[in-house]
Amino acid sequence: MPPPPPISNSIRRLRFDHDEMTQQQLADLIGMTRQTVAAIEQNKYSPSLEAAFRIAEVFGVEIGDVFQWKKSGA
Amino acid sequence: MPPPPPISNSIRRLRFDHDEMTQQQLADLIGMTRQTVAAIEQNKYSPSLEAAFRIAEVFGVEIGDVFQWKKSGA
DNA sequence: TACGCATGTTAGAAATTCTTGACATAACGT
DNA sequence: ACGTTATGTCAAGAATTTCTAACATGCGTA
Repeated sequence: MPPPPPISNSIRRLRFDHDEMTQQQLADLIGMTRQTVAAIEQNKYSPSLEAAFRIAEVFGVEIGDVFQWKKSGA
Repeated sequence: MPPPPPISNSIRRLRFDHDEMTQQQLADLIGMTRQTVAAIEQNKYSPSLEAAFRIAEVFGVEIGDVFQWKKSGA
């Protein structure tokens, strides 16, 4: 199991705000599997940049509105 | 060799605009190797979301200002 | 109860990103 | 000519993301 990435996300809320879109529906829209959407949503790992672009597009927002990055250093 | 990703970037220009920062300097700032920076800059592959966040932060811009995504569909 | 649906979770394999280490070229200054 | 710096490139492998294929829970409802 890899350590959780230092990136959190707002996918669950965004799905909810978009007519309670299911993980499956989101997965279909971005060409991913339901399991991968679930894993990303729960921060098991962070998506590829391409996947991040597609997700942001589905919700009509910027990548920064979907994913929040906690910068580590000082 | 994987197919080139549908994402282009402005890293070269951003480096130039930031006092002609070298690939090595950028690599050091984001904790990557020079070869990886070169490969990303030339669109050999697109970076991870985490790497994209770090690169954007170095230049003080949004991810969308560094990477441009050509959406495929209709 | 039984069914369907949304979600969580796992294991293994496949695909992609990233590193290390090396060698090559061009440009520059001495 | 020589050394240094910046960049391009390659191969092999490590690390990470994604897929497939299951099985499990809880919820709503007929």
